[in-house]
Amino acid sequence: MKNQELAKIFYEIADFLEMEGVQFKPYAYRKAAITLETLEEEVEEVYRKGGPKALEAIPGVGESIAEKIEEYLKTGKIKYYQDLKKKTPVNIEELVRVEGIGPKKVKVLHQKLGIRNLKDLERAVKAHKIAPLFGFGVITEKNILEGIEFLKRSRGRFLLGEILPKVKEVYEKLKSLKEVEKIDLAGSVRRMKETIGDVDFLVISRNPSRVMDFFVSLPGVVKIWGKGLTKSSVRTREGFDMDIRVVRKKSYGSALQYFTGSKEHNIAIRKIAMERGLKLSEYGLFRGKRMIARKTEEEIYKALGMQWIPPEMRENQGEIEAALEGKLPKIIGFKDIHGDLHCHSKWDGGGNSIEEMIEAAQKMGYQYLGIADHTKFLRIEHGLDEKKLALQRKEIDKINVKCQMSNCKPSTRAKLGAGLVPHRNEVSGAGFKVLQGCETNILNDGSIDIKDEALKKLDFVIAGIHSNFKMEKTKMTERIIKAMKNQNVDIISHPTGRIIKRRDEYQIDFDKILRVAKETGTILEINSFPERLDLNDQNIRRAKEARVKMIINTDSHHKDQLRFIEFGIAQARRGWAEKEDIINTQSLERLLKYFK
DNA sequence: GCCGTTTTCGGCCCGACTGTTTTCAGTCG
Repeated sequence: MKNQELAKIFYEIADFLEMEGVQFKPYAYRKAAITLETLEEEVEEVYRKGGPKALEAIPGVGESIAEKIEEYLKTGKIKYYQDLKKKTPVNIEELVRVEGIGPKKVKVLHQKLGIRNLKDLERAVKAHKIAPLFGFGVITEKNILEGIEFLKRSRGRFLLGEILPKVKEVYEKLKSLKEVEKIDLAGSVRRMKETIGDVDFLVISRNPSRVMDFFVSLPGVVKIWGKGLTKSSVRTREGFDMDIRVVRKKSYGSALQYFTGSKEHNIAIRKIAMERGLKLSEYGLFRGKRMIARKTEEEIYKALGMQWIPPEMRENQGEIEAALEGKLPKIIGFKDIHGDLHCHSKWDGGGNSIEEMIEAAQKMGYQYLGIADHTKFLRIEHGLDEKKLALQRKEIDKINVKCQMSNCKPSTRAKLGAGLVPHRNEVSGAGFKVLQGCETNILNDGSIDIKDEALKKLDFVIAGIHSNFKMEKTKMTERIIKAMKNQNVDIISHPTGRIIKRRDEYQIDFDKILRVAKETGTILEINSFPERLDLNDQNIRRAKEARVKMIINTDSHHKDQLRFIEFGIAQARRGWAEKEDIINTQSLERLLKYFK
């Protein structure tokens, strides 16, 4: 997990340098941070194998940053970073999370008012000390207050995507312990909620004391809240808490059901048990003193007269009624997904070439991949213009010919069959296909920033809002509707624009958007990026009910981000989406029919 | 500070929007 720690430090260094008005360096540090964040290999491992030279081979890492990584691995500190913090002792990472506040404003706030953290800032805002400052004003003061309120609402919760890698690491370590007979994740992590309060592990063990010793001494544990034989609780360096519970084998199912939640789901389930003269607790399902079920979750749900409910659906949002009637939807799973249509390449400044993205997609077992680079409005993302799109078309056509040829060779196919495409391409010998799309920008008036003639030549077109998020509701709705009515626009990316914990959805009439999406056959995206997950679970259900088609995409800017699909799928499951609701569960031929 | 089918040095980090300093700096994607 050194990768994440270093990334965080480099992001902060970038902010500090920006505060000082340093040019270009912040960009370099951020670039390095992004690569480290998504690097598959542990940076420690890279260093162990090849020393500083190997570090420098990481894109975005040169001599100087490699030295800093080395210093951190050896000493756990980076002097350069500590000096920066000493010079301006502010919690910059916390402060810039407030919308409208950047490094420059932090500097002024610190110099003039001695503000060091969010608490100081809140106090100053409430005392109206901000507005009179040079460069600030009444509106800014109000915006800052709103920004703080928003942050507070989401405080104490972590992005699932942020903590899942660490959680999986701990899970594997516990699992490998010989004293651990069985282990499961419970709580909101098992339900794959987009944000997580704390992490719960459930374990069967004959030697709880040994398990607990191991748990509280895991690397990265900074505080032990409590340690006993049935429950222990710790805080990690990343700031979230982890609980572990050792339960008896015979009541494992009821314990797992109980600790998975949600609370609302459990209350409703217990009520049903009560109505039938039963009692459900973490120790089992009882009639009087007689135990009826407790070993597995399936057993318990069955004894209550209902289908087993996938954890993602356990929110008391109608799933219990459906399960009682035996009418739970068959929600989608990873094996249903055949491709990802929102991927960026080096053409727009993404991390990998089209070929590298394909290779990664094939490893995921996909049949097709859509390259959808940004278009010209987004200059900083090196957006492509009509000319570049035409050039890219040529490259993609060439790659497709190559793909077809290599896939026809028996040796290659045998190799693919041997493991790379494990569970689904058996349907046909059809080769892997790359589709050319693009992610265009919906301008203020709802028009698209690329000419229609150029769009027509693409396999599909994504359109999204990347500017002017604070439009008034009817205007914003009209803006998106106009884009959906464009004959070339197939998909609307991240339709509500929210960034979890940072930015609310933009103001739109979602029902109206759904109606027009249905009319025009426009597909709404479920963006898998951990901070987006947009559409969210609720909106996915609304879209499903409106019979609007959706697509689960990753928006990958790097090949390692293709695995974010896990989060998009989880969100779709939480939104009850079935195979027929999601178009990238279809074969290539059928997929193409959904496009205008 | 990084990088090279545009270069081992000189580019990179643009453009819209917002709010305020009323001519432009800071923020955001």
